[in-house]
Amino acid sequence: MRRIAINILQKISKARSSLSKSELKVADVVLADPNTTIRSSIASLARSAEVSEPTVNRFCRSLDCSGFPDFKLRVAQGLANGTPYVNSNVEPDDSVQDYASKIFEMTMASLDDARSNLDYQIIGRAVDALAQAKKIEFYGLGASASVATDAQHKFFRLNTPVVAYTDIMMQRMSAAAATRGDVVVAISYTGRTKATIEAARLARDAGATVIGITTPGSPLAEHCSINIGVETIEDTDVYTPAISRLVHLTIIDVLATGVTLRRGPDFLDHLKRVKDSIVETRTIREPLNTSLPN
Amino acid sequence: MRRIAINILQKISKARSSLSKSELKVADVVLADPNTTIRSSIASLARSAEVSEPTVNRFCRSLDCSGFPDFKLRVAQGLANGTPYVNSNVEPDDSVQDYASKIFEMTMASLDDARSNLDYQIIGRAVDALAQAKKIEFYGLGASASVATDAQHKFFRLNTPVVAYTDIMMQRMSAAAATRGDVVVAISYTGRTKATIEAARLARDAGATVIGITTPGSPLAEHCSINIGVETIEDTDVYTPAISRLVHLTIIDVLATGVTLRRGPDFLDHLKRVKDSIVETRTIREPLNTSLPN
DNA sequence: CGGTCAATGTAATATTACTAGATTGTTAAG
DNA sequence: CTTAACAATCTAGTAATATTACATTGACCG
Repeated sequence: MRRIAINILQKISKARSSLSKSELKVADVVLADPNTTIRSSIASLARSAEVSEPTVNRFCRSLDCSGFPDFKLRVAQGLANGTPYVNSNVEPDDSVQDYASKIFEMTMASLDDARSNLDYQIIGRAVDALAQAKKIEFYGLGASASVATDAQHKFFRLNTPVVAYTDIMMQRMSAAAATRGDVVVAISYTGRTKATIEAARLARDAGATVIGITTPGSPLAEHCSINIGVETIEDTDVYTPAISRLVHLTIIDVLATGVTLRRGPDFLDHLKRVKDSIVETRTIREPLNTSLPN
Repeated sequence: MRRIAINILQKISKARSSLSKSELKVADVVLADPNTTIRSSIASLARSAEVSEPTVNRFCRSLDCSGFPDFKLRVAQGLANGTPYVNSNVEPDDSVQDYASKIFEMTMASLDDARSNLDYQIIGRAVDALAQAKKIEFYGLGASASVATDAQHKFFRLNTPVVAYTDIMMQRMSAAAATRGDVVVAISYTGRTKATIEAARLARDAGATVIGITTPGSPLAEHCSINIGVETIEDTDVYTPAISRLVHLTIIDVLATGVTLRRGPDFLDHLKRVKDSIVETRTIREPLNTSLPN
């Protein structure tokens, strides 16, 4: 289990107790409006906090910054994702705005974290396998069931037989019947769901290539030919939702895109036809594949 | 249709053609190593680019920055999300690393965009309705089917009867049979899928509260009692996957969290029981609800 | 060939951040 | 209640950095 990188604003609020009276004034001004802070000079920040300039400077140093400009830079980076939520856990008395922002922020942080820890070589191998598959199957249970369903929907366009199984029996039956050239993608948050592990083992024994999207080092990961590891970020508290499935979905997007690219430019015609086929289900006929927005 | 905020580094590379010879030198130095740029003074950047300081300053101004410090700030923000992908569309000859990073980045950008455009008051009303519902139903077709399924899974823990319907017939039948106090959540990317609109209308006529998660101003939005608007970011190119479903899922997380908070602290016991119930399906028994990681 | 304008550089100035030393406030011993 | 000792904070001066105004260069066109 890993922690995601902490934001300087979180650091400030954690450090609050160890700050002196004047430094606290600075901290509060910064936390109250970081967006203004990053555009002010040390002089104007000192004025807002009603302290002297050197105090502001000392405050920055106490946060391991080399000085005020460095501090501004770090705040700016912490702010990049938009509003700064200092305490990112959802608290019982949060307002709608509070918890909504926190959830969005945690989701973005998880994606960022996953992105920087992905093994692209493994992704490449997974794409290779999927691109050559005779048949693709996605297995997922519980929260991962909807990920599997979504994957089916995405891969459907790729002109390879694809199906998602979200119940144990179908997974086992299909896994046992797999043959060389088939690819099974087993999706699990923990990697410890017995049924999924068992299905992966069966599929592999039957000769299929098994791609895992799960926690590295987990039992499921060990039964896969290729495992796309996604470190689980801890369930820090009761209210914060499990976010890993969004990371899984994004990985599905990456895989589907990878396979599409392998298909080459001629394949775009096929994609266009699939897309056009649903136009009839809409209320107002939309322009067919105009690439320019209006 | 809106565009998501553009990264300054993308802006630089787009502006390259309209830059003068010396400004181009600056642009190249910045793009080559933005991480160094944000920590340098205007003097050292000028030296690296072999131009004079005012040229650097003019370069910054031509990018709508108020000056060099402002420019550094923006680069820092653009960099905060990780690797600076100058062109965020997936291109046919992208490497795995390239398209994977781009997809993650676009996903994060969409979430950020959605977050800053959410109407929290409407979210609050939706949470109110859901918290008081006698029964909750999620409707989704196509790509939104898996969102509906996921929502069912999340709301299941909340002790209110909940179900997801992902086929037209069941949606219609259930919608027609709805009564006052029931809440129907209709999920659609475009808001123009006839079947979903029709189901929403039926449910509303039958007295249910209909919450939409769809494009504002769309036909579906108009048939909803409450619509949580999610602006669609255009499908900029063929290879880039449709990302809106991730935004929808995150909104589901927000709604579920909101309802949980309404239930109050006593409800946590219930959540614990639901969570513990799945322990038996795992290979290795995990510690029951230890909140401290090891 | 000379005038005009855009691009760039030089040098002076303004702004901003940092440092050293002075001052104030706070604590605890006498 | 006083005062030594120390920490916290400020004042004022200095260094670093960015910006401006103006000068120079070079390219283009009559």
